[in-house]
Amino acid sequence: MTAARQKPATIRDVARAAGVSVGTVSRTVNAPETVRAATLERVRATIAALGFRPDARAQSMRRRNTLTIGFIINDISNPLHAMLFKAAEIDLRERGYSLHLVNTAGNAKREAEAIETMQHGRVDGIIMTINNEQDRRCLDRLQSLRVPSVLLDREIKLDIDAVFTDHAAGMEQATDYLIGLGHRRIGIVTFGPEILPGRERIRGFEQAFLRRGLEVPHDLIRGHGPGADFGFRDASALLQGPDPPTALIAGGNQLLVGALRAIQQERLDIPAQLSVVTCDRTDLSALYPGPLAVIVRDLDEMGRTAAQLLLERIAGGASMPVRRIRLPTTFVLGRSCAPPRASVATHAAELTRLA
Amino acid sequence: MTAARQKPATIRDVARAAGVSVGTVSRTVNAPETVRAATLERVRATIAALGFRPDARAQSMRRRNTLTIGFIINDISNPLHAMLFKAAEIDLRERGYSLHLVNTAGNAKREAEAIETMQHGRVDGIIMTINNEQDRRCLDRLQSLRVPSVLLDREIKLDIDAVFTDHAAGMEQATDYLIGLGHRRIGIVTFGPEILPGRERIRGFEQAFLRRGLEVPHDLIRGHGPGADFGFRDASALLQGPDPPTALIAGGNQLLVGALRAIQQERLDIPAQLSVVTCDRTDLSALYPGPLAVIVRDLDEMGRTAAQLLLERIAGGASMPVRRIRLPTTFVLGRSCAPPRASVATHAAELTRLA
DNA sequence: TCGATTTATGATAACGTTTCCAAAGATAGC
DNA sequence: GCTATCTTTGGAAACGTTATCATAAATCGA
Repeated sequence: MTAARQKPATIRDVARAAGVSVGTVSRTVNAPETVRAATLERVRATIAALGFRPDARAQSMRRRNTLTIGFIINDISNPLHAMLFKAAEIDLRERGYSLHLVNTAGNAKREAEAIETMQHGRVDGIIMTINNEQDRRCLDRLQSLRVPSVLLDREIKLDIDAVFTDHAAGMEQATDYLIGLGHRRIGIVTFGPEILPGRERIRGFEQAFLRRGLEVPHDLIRGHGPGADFGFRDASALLQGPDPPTALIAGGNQLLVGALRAIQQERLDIPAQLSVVTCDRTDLSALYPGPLAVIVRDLDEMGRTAAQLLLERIAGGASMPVRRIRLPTTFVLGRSCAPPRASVATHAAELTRLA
Repeated sequence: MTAARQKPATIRDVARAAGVSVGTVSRTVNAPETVRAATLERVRATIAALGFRPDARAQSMRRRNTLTIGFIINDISNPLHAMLFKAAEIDLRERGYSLHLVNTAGNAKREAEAIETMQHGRVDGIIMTINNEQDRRCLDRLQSLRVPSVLLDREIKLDIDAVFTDHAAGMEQATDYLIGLGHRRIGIVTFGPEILPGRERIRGFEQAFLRRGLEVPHDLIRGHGPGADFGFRDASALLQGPDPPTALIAGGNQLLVGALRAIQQERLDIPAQLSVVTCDRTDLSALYPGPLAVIVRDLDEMGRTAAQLLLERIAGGASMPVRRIRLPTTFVLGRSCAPPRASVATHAAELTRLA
């Protein structure tokens, strides 16, 4: 850093030094089989000597691509989101792409800006999770999208490829399991209905009750944004309510953090006093206070699928039909679920009454 | 996606449609004060009508910059790393930059490749955490760096700006606290000595003993890479040893995950049977089994500082002196530390013997 | 060895901007 | 109304590549 950085050699410098035309240098790099062996060697030597590497800007300009993919995400410090990024990156790098990452913090303005900036010669495609599906700015940008794109876990009434999780089915399975254990007062804290995972999880939750002909405990459904604070507030409210739940589902890994804080505060023992189910594996769900029951999705596959869809779209062009891929979940039992005490009590009471 | 995307309007299209020269359109966008009001209005209307936006590639090529910063990191799904990214991104975006993210997984080849690819017209600067300081490929690339760069938490014998944490001081403080509680058998699992945080943490750990004139428990120091598995293996080994530690320091947040798994397996109660100190706040350290004592660093400040250094370097050029900024840590007491049982027992035994 | 073919190379025009310079237009002073 | 000055514009040359096309060189068959 003390020495002044000399400016990089251009293709013209190489051509001059090797005594060939720029075209030959270009071919040496991009189509060596069309260059005579002797020339090839000489030019390659010169390239090495001058430390020449083609300028990416000039290349993209001429080739009309950028070898860059935009990745727009809500919160990269959420390890689940990061997993998606990593999975997509591996596949995309293999094909020569680098990734541009924008962290929007769920902010509609930033989302709109990110889409906007990426439009004009910055990326060849976009993988994104848009949190403000109904925000005009975002929608407008999406509508006039000039770049192949894939939506992650979002469903927008526009012709955009998407890959998402079958949150509803996963949630229904978990809820049904709790019902099977005897729980009726089951609470859920999850995202708001304005984003797909929130909507779907609540739908799956309700479905489980309906299919069994039971009444849905509407008073125990809380759907406000992601974030640990929502989790804490909503879980606290539920646990302190007049008729508190005997089981709690945290539909979101940050919500789990808040929910566990609330459970800790109420000094409830898992699973003796409260059964807990969570979505997505995290360090916390694996360890506290022992593995929790969890609705697992394969984020690696999701990231890879998104990359795949995008690559196909880039290759196939706009005329290809829109694809929407739905990935399944698995329910993994931990040590956080048990039959409800209350139900045992009630059951005993009923028996007594009958006797 | 059903309709074919029409190709974007160029500055020439706008010029033709507005009946002016391309120069005037360019000035309308970049230096409106030099354009007559009437012309300005007409050109702006045309720009809006055609949906023109300058092509980023052509701009960068002409302006000789990219408004892009490269961010090379070990593991973006580590929330601490992600925090650095987010902090840096906020400051950089304000100045018009977007970020290119490469996740290297600590792989030397990928690190070298990432640095290499970013060299030629892809980014205006790089913020990076290089894990293979001594790998020739990486060093070579770093040595011939053509782009302003800042190292995060790494110290390389090259003239590169850097910002790092005073890991040694933080660790010394925490270790000293445990010693003060009466612990002598203190174990530590952290990174290897080949990366700065590993070296420094071990140094601080030893320092704490030395300053008190105590012998360093060398047999309880474990420094192998990051990653939960190392944490589990090393912590297990320590806890199952012939003379196990009464306190354990996890020097790395992923190491903590593994260490806690080991502690859970040994059925040790925190802090009754084992005191625990960890580095960096995470969801896990905050909740399990109650807040853990933690050596905290301000990652937000670190990310911001890196961005600041980089911006100054980009503006100031290579002739500016190299800066190395060291940030302090804070030790936050949780509920995971207590005097050692053994020491009480030993103490009692000694008293008995004396009597 | 000579034309017919194939292969390798050079010259040049893009790609879409910005920026310089000169020319044209507007404005002001008298 | 005319020159001198200041603004506003147009034209054209970069920026560093790739790709097309024509030409030059090498190869081949007879």
